[in-house]
Amino acid sequence: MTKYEKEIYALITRSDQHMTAEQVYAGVKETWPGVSLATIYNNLNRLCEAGMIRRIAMEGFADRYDRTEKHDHVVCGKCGKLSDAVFEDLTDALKRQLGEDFLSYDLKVYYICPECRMRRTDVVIEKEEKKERKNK
Amino acid sequence: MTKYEKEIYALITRSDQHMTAEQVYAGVKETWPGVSLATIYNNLNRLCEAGMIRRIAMEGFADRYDRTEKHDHVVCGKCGKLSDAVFEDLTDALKRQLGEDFLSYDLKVYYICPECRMRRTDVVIEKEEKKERKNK
DNA sequence: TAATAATTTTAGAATAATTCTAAAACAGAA
DNA sequence: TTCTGTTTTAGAATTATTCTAAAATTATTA
Repeated sequence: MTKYEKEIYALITRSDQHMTAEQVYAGVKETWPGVSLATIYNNLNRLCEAGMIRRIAMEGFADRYDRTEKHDHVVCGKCGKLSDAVFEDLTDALKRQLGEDFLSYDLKVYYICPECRMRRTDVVIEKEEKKERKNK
Repeated sequence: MTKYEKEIYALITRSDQHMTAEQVYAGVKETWPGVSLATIYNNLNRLCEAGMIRRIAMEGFADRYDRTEKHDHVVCGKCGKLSDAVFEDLTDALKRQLGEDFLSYDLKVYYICPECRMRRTDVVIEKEEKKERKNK
């Protein structure tokens, strides 16, 4: 394991955020200010291929990198925020239904996060106000 | 519903492929050769927002668009090929575990597709041969 | 129907994320 | 050492997608 692999792996597994390549870049720069962004991508790709970390693709956002330890995610359909969640393990059920072994599975539950749920009313009100203003 | 919305919606729901924006573009051009790619994106976005179609983000590939009718996916971890699959519905179980309602969920099972499973041996052999050649 | 407003389309520029390239630096083995 | 393979680097290139502002189209109102 190279020094960058070690550092990046540590960063990603330590933090329970889901870091983008840019965030990893920022993190690594604190220790090695001269590191290049291409190196970050190289290492992220190598770690993914080695199965040490896991890439999460999200519609409309840059890819995120996550520890591989089994867990699921909830995603806000409004703001896109991604959070960890642990649901019942589906491995056996899926294996049975698929009729064969598989590598892994990815379960995302889309919901409206608490913050957006709060904000929601405001947004509606704002829209109404806009309409009213126009109708005058 | 505008003519493009109608056409794009039909294209996506009719085909059981998971089309990229480019593929949709190619499809729409058969009927309206003059259509612009920006229009494809505008319409895809509008259809997604309206909940008529569903966007699938895949690591390393352009977004794909799919019908919303409930179904799951299996994804080849080697070649990335995405196919439909229907697993037992998780709505109730997830609702119970989450303790609240949610919008939808997305379940992807990663495996090695039959084609790649076949190819796999070849690849290994190729690699071995390469090594041998080098060692001479 | 004419006038106005709102929505959609368009071409191309702009942006963002990621990969590619080819040279230089580095690490390990013989 | 020397050789070989791997990693890093900077910047160019690529890809997917969004943005922009004007033109075209569609819907609404008077």
